[in-house]
Amino acid sequence: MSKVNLKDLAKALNISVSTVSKALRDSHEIGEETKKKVVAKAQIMGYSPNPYAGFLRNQKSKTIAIVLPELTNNYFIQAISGAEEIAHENGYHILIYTTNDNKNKETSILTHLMNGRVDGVLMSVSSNTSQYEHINELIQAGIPVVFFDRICHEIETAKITTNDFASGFLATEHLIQSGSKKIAYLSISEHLSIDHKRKQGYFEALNKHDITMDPDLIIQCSSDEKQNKQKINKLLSSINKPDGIFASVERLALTTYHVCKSLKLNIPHDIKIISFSNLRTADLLNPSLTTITQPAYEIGKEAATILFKHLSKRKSIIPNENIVINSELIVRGSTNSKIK
Amino acid sequence: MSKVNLKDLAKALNISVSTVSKALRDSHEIGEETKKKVVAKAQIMGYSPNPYAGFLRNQKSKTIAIVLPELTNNYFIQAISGAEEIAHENGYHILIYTTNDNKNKETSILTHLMNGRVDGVLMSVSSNTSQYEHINELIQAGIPVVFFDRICHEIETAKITTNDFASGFLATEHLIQSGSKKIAYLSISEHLSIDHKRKQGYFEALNKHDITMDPDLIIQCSSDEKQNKQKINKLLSSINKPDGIFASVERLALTTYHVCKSLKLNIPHDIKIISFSNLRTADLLNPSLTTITQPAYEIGKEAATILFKHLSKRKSIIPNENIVINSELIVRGSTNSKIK
DNA sequence: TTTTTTTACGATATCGTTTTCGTGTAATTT
DNA sequence: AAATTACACGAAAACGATATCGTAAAAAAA
Repeated sequence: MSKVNLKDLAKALNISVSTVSKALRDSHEIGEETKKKVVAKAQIMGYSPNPYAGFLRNQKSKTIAIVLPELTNNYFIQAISGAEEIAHENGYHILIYTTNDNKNKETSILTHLMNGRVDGVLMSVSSNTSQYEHINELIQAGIPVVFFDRICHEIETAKITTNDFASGFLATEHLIQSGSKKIAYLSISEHLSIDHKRKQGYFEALNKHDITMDPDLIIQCSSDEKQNKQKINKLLSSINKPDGIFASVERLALTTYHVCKSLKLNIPHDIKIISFSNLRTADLLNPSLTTITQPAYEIGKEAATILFKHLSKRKSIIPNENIVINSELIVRGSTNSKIK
Repeated sequence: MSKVNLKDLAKALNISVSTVSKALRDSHEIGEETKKKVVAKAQIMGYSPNPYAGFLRNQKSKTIAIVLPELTNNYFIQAISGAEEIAHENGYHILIYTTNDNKNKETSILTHLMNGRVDGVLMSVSSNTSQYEHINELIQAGIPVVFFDRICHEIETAKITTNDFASGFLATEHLIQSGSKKIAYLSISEHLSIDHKRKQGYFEALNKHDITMDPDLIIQCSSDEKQNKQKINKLLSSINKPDGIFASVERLALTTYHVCKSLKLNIPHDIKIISFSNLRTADLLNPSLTTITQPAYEIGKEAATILFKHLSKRKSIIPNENIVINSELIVRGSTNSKIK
């Protein structure tokens, strides 16, 4: 039932392997009747080409890798879904790798990808990555990389992000207009461009509204949720606690919710919260969470589209390009007491 | 920088390709000094074996596929994460495919996998799949399949599930003990074994507590969320509306929350809700959601472990085996008014 | 010394395709 | 009729790594 190859087909038809191959690829140098015969026989015998033989021959695997810090993240999952749709349309396959936000694992993964296993890579860098030699090596090995979300400015290629600065500004201004005077910023990583931009937007909004920036209100979080919880708990337990929180990522907003619950702080009365988030249940939370929601699905689609466009051109170098797809502010109960 | 192969290495070292190959694989028939030289040179020249050449030769790709109905599903994502961890440990790579709960797409994907692109498959069948010829063909083509969650009894292989019947029973009994008299069951698909078992558990609990089963309270839902919403809305708008809801999957519980919100039904006062769910924010919902939570991560790990165990034995046939990892009932506010 | 065994390596077929290059026959042109 | 062109197909060389042989030289056994 299995493993019928070109040779078997050729033998069954009493013609040569090359003719069979060409017939199946609809080559002009094969007669019409022969093609019909071959295709029919292939159908009957259940022929399916061995992909690896073709990859070896063509040096193209019709496979890309998506490299991400983690999977249990709504944003990334939606982005993968978007990329998967485009990949399927273009006949590409997707390999998934997670770095666990660990630079060593990231480096190890990229090293394994250098040998031609994939034609290209879609990636979001890990948050503790500040040197990019491993990514450059991959690109120099001829594997194009497209960044999305957690991009890497230092590398010349296509990068898909949302309008992080403007969204950070908007989020902060929304808190201010909702009555917050002391606004804390929960940073996910000082190495990440998106974090930096969101924070710059936060600074700019404070500036516009003549609020002095207080360094104690910039909380450096990490991928260690226990530590984050302690830091946020300390922040919200202090006498000078903020009355507004801008979480740079969803995870930190949820931790803040938990801390508020345990400290019996009322959201939004005691403290207002806004967060970058793609949580499907944002409107079902208690209270519902005001979010800056990224078009994650579209971002994934766009990243994949750009990659495939260049792959089809056999251009292994993707020119630098910054593509921005805007996020949306969705006001809900965590910043507005009139909304449940 | 790129594409240095065995031939290049051999030329640089003035020895034969086969010696280089054996030296790198630490064969006993190569002298120690030669090995050192080869390994050193390989390091310097940045040699990395072309994976596809090896795959072609060995007919093993060190790659598996995970085939799922959808990605935007907390259970599946956790299962993938678990499988990914095990895959990484064993040096396997993971291809991801989604069927969109569509049998045609599922068949198409499996057909593409028959040609040896992967060594094995981990899958959860789509909910409208009632014939399994496409899966059998895959297995007969020598590609072992391990099911998890949405399994397929008709096929002889390993299957990882949770204790669906007992959990369905427990969930229903919990609703009864919380005071519900009229309990509706939201079914995700009549074709799925897990749904059937959960429903049987529901029946059994009703039976034990002498509650007559009412067919109008069994709501057949699908992957069409709009229709589901209408059905649930109709159910909860009727005069004879239930005072308890058992959702077989998370998605249906969330839809019920939305409907309750729009109908201004108070949970848990007017109606209690319990659901199979792996939602990270279950305890932050309004009210927090009582769940039957599956050990999804462990289920993914177990499924991958079993698959790799058989792959390493070069046994393409996996004997029938039912592995059950128990779920946990986590009581929260949607069935208990004392919990927020 | 002769024979056997071990050691360390090289030549080569193979995995299943694709593709370049021939080549014989038929069709067309001169 | 001779020369050219088109057509339809086959032979064979890649792609890169692996594994089965075979074989020199060295070591051990006779």
